[in-house]
Amino acid sequence: MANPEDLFKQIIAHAKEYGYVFPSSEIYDGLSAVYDYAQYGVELKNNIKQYWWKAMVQMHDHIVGIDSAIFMHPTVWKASGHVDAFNDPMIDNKDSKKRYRADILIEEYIAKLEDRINKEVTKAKKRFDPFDEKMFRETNPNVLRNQQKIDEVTTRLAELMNSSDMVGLKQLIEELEIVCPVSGSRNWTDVRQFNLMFATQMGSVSEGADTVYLRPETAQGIFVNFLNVYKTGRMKVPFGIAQIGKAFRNEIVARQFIFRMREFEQMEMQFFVRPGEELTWFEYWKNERMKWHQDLGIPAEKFRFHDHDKLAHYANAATDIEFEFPFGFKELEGIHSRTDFDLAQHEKFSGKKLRYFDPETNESYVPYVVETSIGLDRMFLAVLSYAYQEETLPDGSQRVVLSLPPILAPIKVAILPLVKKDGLPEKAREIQDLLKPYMMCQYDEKDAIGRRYRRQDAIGTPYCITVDNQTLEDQTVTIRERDSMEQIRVPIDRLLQTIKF
RNA sequence: GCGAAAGUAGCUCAGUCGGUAGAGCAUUAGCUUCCCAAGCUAAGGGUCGCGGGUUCGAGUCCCGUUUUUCGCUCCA
Repeated sequence: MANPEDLFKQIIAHAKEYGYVFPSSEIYDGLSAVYDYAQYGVELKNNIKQYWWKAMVQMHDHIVGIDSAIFMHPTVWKASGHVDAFNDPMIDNKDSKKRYRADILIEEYIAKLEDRINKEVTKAKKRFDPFDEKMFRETNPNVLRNQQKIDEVTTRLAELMNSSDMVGLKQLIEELEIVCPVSGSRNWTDVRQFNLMFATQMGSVSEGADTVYLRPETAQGIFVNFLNVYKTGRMKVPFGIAQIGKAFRNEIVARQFIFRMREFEQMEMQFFVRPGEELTWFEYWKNERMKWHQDLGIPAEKFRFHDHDKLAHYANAATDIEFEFPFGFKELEGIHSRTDFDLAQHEKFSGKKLRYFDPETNESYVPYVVETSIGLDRMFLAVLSYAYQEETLPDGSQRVVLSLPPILAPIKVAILPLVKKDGLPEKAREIQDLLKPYMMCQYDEKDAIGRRYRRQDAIGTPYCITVDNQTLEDQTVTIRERDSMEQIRVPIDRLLQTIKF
């Protein structure tokens, strides 16, 4: 078997060759880390969405869906913390090629000065007895000098960060003669700000036009609609709001095919619960979501939980469902207990009460939120890379087969006349017309039957219906199953009951 | 963003010393074929990633650039 790196390349090549994923704007040399879903890719993607939507919305009485706009009021992103959190000033050392956050380099410098003071104090402790530490700190010239420096640098850093003064940060780093911890050199690039949100202008006149952002996550569209959905949907806590939609992040490095793209699609559900019950629901959704993945028939050992040790400022529990991609276990879905952070922030910034009146407890409160958030493109890649198989058959011949879960397969059934004569094509077309309203069908009469089977294997079609001479006599056809390559003969009028996906 | 490698037909690749591009598969049309690709015939498809330079002449040498993969970095 090929090594993982080659396997991944083959999957990417297969995705392009068989019409699943194309590089964007390919005739213009492509656009970095942007991809288009092709004729089969879009079917697979839509099927994943449907499978998710059905599991989350249709199968849960207390979950409803929405589809909020990509553009949102700019204040949404101040409330959510994205405007601040996505504005890290970065600086590169030209010798070591290492990248650092400029503010952290300066903070580390401050920490060194503090170390120096502490050493001074420790030394003095040994020398004097009795030792008045407060007095020592207030009078020792070395300590005073360092403390003064700390205060000065801290103040300047705060000012520079507040005014987003990138030139000033660079100056400060040069002034303090901060060296790269790796190369030891002071050969720095300019400080640059990487805003992970894409910005654009709204309004026809640029004068006074507001900057709007392409949303970096879909969740906020749910939070700002919390009140509307709760009121108009007559929802009772606990309840959830689900959404599928595009999000955009201007990643510094976007790579690994469709795993990390600047434009991507999320399937999210925010579940609103009574405060204090969030961790119970967190466990519930962990299990539900893992079950959803495994219900597709993908083996359990391809998945694992990865609990976060370091929690984001808004979360009190968080875990990832990781999938074993060809390049290793990576995050596929996140389940976060987000507390009341988001709704509380939106209360603060909007001035509107985002509260739920609980008739059982006679209380009004800001609900806590448990989020499940899965990357649609990652799910696509997970399914595709799991399904891709190179097989050597008993007769020694090779085939490439996409063992997609039938429910997700782009084409459910191919209808093939065994030969292109004797009225078989006409009969096959009849069958196609019969099945077309119920599933994606494909008709193929070109080349030998074996080759047509292989073609369908390569795009992952689970069933091939073959029309032969016997069909004309007794109205039966054969159904050939993709993975086992086994055939059964069934009457045409029982096809719809027999083909299950 | 830095470093490394690569980019020739839809795919996999060849292309000698610098002399105006080739194979197999795939595609399309036809023939043959009653069940697991690679029988027959024919056709279509390439400004050799893009731009510049050297040269009488560049797929080939030089410079820049772009895309992809890998490593570093980043990932609320």
